[in-house]
Amino acid sequence: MHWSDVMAGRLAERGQRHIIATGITPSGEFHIGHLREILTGDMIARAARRAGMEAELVFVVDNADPLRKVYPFLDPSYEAFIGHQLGSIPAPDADGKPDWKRFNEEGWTYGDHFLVPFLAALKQIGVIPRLLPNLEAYRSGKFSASARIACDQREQIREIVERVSGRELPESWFPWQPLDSKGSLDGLTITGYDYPLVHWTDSHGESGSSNIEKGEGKLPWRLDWPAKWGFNSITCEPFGKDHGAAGGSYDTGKEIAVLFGHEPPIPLTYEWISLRGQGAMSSSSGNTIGPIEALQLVPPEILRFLVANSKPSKAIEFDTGMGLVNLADEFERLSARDFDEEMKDDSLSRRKRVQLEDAKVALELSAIDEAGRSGAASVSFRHLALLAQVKPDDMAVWESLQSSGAIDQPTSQLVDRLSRMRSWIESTHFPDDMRVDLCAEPDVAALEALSDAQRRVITALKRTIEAADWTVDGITAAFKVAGEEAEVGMRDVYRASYALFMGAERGPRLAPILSNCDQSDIVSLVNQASALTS
RNA sequence: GGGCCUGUAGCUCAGUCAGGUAGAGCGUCGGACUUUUAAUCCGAUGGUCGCGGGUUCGAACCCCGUCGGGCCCGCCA
Repeated sequence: MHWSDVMAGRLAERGQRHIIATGITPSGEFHIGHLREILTGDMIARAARRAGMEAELVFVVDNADPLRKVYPFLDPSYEAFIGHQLGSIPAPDADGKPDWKRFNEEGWTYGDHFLVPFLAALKQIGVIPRLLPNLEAYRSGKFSASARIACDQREQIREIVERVSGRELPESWFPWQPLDSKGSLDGLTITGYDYPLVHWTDSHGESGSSNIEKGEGKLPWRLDWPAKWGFNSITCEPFGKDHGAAGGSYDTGKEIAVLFGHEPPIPLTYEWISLRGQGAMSSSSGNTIGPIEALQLVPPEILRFLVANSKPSKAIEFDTGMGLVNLADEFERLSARDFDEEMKDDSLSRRKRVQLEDAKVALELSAIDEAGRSGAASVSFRHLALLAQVKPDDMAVWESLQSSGAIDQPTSQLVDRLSRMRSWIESTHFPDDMRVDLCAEPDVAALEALSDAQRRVITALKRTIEAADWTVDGITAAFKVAGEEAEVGMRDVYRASYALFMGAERGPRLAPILSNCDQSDIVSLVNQASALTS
C-alpha cells in the first residue's frame, strides 16, 4: 500500500473530517526541502479525499518567529532586528537593506518577501493551501486560551518539557515570551504574572507588561505548536525528522496539547532532501536550490513524482544531473502503462501487485490537477534533451516529433516541458553525459580503435562530406556514398562516423546535427582525422 | 549516556506492519530491427538480504546482540 494510503487509513480511524497542517518559518529563501513538507501534506490530503473523507491542507506561516541572525544576504543593519518577529519587520531590498518604503506603504514584511515566491511555486505544482499566518493569529487572540493555560499551569508545562525532553529548564523560564520596548523577543526577564499581563524588564533597562491575549509576545515553540493544533483543529501533520526525535517537540507537544484540551494530530515524520554530492540543504549555508530554480529545470509533475515515489522515511537526494533524466524517464515509462489492466492478471505475486499499486498511486499523486491524470508526454526526457540541443527552433522540434509519429500536435504540457528543458540545458546543472558535443579536434583514442575497413570510411568521407549539399538529406547521402566507396556496410559507416565526430561508439543521428554546423568546420575535422588514420 | 531513521543486485529502491521458493527499474552484456535523434523490441547477466545468535517445519521479515551511515535529545525550525 502506498504511504499516503497508509496515512489515510489512520485518519479514517479518527474521523471523517480532517485538516492537515504544514508549517514553515519564512526566515530565508525557501528550498526544495520545504517542498517535501508541503507535498507530503498535500498527498495525505489527496489520499484522504480519495478514501471518501473531507480533507483540507493548511499552511501555517510562522511569521511570529523572530529573526535569529543576520544572514549573509542581509545588510548589517538587520542587526537591529534580531529577535524581532518576521512578520513585523521590513523585507530586504535588492541590496539586502531594509525596504522601509514598501513596508510603510504596503505593509510588505520580511516574511512576505520569502513567502510570496514560494506560494507561486506551489501553485505551479498544484498545491494551493489555506494560509494561516501565525502573527495575525496572535494579534487576533487565537492563542489566548492556550496562553492562559500555559501561564496558569506553568509548573505542569515545565514538568512535561523537562521529563519528556530530558532537559532542565532554567529557573527563569516562563511559558510566554513578551515583546520588549523595541519589539524584540530576546533578552527579557519576567518579573511577574497577573492574567492577562506578563510583567517584564528588558535589556534596555525598560520595563512593561505584555497582554497574552493581544499578541504582545508569543509562546515558545514547544507550546506554540500544540496551541495551534487546537484552535486550527489540526488532525494530521507531517514534519521533519528533527521534530520527530524522541524528546523532540512533537513528543512534548502531544502531552501539552492534552493539557490545552485537545487531541494531538496524527504525525508523520519525513526525512530530509539533500542535494546530490552536497549534503543537507540549509538556508543559512547558501547550499540550497529553491523551488523556483528547481521548477525552471524540472517539470512540476516530476517534482511531485519524486516525493510521491519515495517513502517519507527515506532520505531523498535531489540530483539535477543524470538523476533527473532517469527520474523523468521512469516517470514517462510509468505514465504510458495501464496499471488497471496489468492488475487483472490473477497470477501476479503479492509482491508484484504491491509494486504495481504503489506505482499507480504515486503516478496519480504526481498529477498537478488532482482530478486529472498526468498523461504521458509521449516523448522521453532523453529524447527531448537531444532535440532541444540539436534544434534551436521549437517548431523544428515539433516537426521532428510529428514526422516520427510521436505526437500529433504539441500539447501545452510539452511546450512547457521544452521551455524548461532549454533552461536546464543552459544551466550548469545539465549533465555532460547528455550534452551533444561534436569534437573540436579528432579524438585519437577513438580513431585508433577503428578497424581498417572503418578507416577507409573516413578517407571516403573526406571527399563526400566536402562535396555534400549541406542539408539533412545531402549529408545522409554523403554517408551512404562513403559506405559504397569504402565497400562497407552502413553499420561500419556509422561506427567510424561517431568515432570521428563525437569520439564515441554510438550517438544521436548525425545528419541533423551536422546540418546545424558550419560545413567548413566539419570538413576540416574530417581532413585532420583522415590524416591521422591513413 | 538516551532515542529515531537507515543498511537487500553495479546503482536507486520495493518487499519487513499480517514469516511461506529473493523482486522492480536503471545499468551491463548479447541479439533483432539490412541505421536508430544515446531510440525501440527481445533475451541474458546479476544478491552471503550489514554481521552473529535465537524462536520456528520455515526468517530479508519476529526476538536479542553487534557493526556501519544519517539525525535528534541547547536556542530555533
